[in-house]
Amino acid sequence: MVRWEPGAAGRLREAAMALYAEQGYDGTTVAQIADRAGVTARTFFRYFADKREVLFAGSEELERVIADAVIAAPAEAGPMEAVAAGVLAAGEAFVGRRDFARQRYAVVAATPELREREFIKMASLVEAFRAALQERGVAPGRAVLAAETGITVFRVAFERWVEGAEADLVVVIRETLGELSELTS
Amino acid sequence: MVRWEPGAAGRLREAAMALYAEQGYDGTTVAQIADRAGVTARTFFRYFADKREVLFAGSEELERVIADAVIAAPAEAGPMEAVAAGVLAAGEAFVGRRDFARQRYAVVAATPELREREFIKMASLVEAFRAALQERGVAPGRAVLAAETGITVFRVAFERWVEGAEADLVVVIRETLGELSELTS
DNA sequence: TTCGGTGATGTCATCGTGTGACATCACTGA
DNA sequence: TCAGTGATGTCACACGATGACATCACCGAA
Repeated sequence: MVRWEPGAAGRLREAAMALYAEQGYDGTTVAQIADRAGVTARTFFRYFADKREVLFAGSEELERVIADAVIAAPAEAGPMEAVAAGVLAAGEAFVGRRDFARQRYAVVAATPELREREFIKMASLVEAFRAALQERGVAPGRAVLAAETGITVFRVAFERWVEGAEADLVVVIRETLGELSELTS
Repeated sequence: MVRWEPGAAGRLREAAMALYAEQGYDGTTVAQIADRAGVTARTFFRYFADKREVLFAGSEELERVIADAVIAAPAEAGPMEAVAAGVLAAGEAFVGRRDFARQRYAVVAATPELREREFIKMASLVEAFRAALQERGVAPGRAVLAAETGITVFRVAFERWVEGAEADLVVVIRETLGELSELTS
């Protein structure tokens, strides 16, 4: 007889998503999430630093994707081309996951506390972006601006993708990049 | 004899800033802030929704400043000129307040929870920006992108100003705007 | 002057979040 | 067989946040 079912982290994630969607974030307690996952509240906090993090754990993966793409961009590419490469690579990570992204987006958008966490995760993406750009030799100040701009494009495109009809995030990102260069020219 | 000293909100703000700087945000309890301000913890929560908000209350003012400037921009100005007008107006609101801005920036930057709140305040600025741009007749999608870009410039410029030698935020904003148009051209 | 209303504050009780300390128990390898 | 390991449970507790109710200086009307 097993003492506990494996995969507690995954069960907690699913339970949290479901409960946040059903009852709202504020209306859900950690104890409820833990119950549904078949563990105690104490165990919840062993896997996730706080009640928000259960929806955001794993976002470091995206940092890696972006950094890799930026570094792998052709040597002759300018800063903005490298940024585009990073943003597009991030977009590719969401292929076939629009339904999931929509559900998650709805939950996050409905709760200021979750939006806050989302923003700080984006700041981590900016940092990964910036470091990768500097590794390419982009000057520090310029790298910050380029990284911030890249993530801004990603956020705008992501929102359009989730709310719009186009199924491919990469397409929306391309449109948004084009629109930005029009806007600032 | 007065039952209580007036200006509780201001005293709470000052006490919080001082304690967060001295002991860190996590190391400070609401009870300590309230004590120093000469009130009870319950009163703290009557003025501020939570322990973070005490550093951020009043940021609606900046929303107004931005919106007014965007709307007041010349009718013939394009979206990006209107954005520039908004960002520059926001910059002017900080004339002569660099020392204060630096201290506050240091406190916020040191604590993830406070950075989260800062980000969501920036999102409010984006929203104010967007609404003002749409009022000028900028198309919705374009307005979102322009507003996001404007606040990105503001954030980057603000950080450079706080960390750098240039005393005038407006100058730094002008530089940053120029750099952005170079970058995306 | 008196008296009822008002508003800022205090007091008390309570719930939820988050964490440290320690106990438990299946599993593993020597 | 047995000591160690790791995931979990149990317990206690501090702090954040909120609702309900009490208090009391002040102000205006009768």
